[in-house]
Amino acid sequence: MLIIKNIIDNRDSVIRGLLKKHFHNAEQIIEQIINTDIERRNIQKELDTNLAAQNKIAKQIGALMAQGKRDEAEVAKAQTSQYKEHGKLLADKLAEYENNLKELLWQVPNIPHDSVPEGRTAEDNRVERSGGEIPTMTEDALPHWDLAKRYDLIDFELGVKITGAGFPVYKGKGARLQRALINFFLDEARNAGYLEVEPPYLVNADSGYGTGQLPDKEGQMYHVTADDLYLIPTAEIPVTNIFRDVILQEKDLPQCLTAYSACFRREAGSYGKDVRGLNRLHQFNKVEIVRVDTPKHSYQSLDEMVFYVEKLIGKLQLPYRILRLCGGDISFTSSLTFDFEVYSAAQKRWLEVSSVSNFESYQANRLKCRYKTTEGKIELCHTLNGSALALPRIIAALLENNQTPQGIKIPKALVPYCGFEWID
RNA sequence: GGUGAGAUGGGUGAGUGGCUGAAACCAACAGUUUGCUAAACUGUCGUACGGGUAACUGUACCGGGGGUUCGAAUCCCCCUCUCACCGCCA
Repeated sequence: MLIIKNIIDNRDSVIRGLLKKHFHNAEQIIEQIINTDIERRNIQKELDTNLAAQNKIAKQIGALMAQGKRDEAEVAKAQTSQYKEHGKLLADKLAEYENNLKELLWQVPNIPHDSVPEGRTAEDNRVERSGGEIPTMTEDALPHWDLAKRYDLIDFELGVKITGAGFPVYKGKGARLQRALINFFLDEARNAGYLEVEPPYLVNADSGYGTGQLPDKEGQMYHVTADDLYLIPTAEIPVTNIFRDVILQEKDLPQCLTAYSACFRREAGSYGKDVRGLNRLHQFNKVEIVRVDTPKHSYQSLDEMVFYVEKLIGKLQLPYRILRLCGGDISFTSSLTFDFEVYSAAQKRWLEVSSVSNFESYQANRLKCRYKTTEGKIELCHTLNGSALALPRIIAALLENNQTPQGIKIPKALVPYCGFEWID
């Protein structure tokens, strides 16, 4: 969430930022937050004074008792009841205002970075740059779901029997390709300086709030009600929450982590060609990269992550483009996001395979992820993450773009990981 | 799942009602000494929210929540977690 002090100090630019994100009633809710905070401070002042008085009397009683002046102590005791009653009232009121403030702050999304383009929908995202070559396909080029069937790589119907739609079963070279990609991505990340971690796939509510999936996207996560845990929709949650309630040293930043995980998404409300084949699944594999950095350095970190993902896609020889998301399309918690799309030649459409974001201090403020500067001051960190990469759409594009009459050609970089050059 | 023991600052760990926001030690940081390293010595060393230009100062926090009391790390209740043993088990 936003830092209350920043809202007060930069009221107008905050409102402008929220409007760019198409957040309704921006001015109204910011007013409400500022007023609630003023009230909160007044109540706290009054309560602190009240408690200080109580503490003083309690100390006097202790001293009197020690001197054996019981009668005087009794007189002092009688004084306290008025303070206590009023104090209780104030404490309740303070808790109420703090709660109100917290709930208001939770509703407010992150402020977009200045470089985020104006716009409402995905149409308004700006293409930063693109790379790779879009292959020319023959008319009979098959979409990946047909290729998966022809070469017996993925069984969608079997997944339906075992679980339901969106839970495919990978088989043979399909399964091996998947495992190869995971290892390839993890090795690449490690070579780029990311520490590999293997996180839990279920997280508690605190973690969900920490990174902002709760309460905003509650309906998108599978909730294990018996134990009140959530299946992770991305490794971002467990990995970023490593830094919840942590104070790092400035010299230890940036922290760079990578993790493979299965990801689970309910995807309620999706339908049509978007969900065909591997395009949108309830369970899929992803390798994530996460960074925690200083505010001063976080945008350089973001650039490094974008550059890293770009190189990674390049090694797979897939045509791609990088989008700078517009105000209306950027996520609730993000300040600046670059989406990566690869071109899937038989479907003739761009598929999102990565999203790289700087959350600035928005997550860190919820997480209480801070660092001690070399001068000894404590500041909020900036958190960043990106997919590197999400597997299913990569597989879709690999299958479609590399199909030949002889079979599907595996890109060079992957051959050592797969152990085969062709799917035929 | 059962039984028992625990949960205190970066770490170890003292503390059973007022002198404890918290001993001591270790680590860390700064300094003195030193040809260098080491050692020794001195000092600093939790977080949050308030007030104050500042020096400074108020309040809260000893796993979480509630209670008793003028006063709680300390007593009571509930919860969570950790450890040990048993049971079950990849």
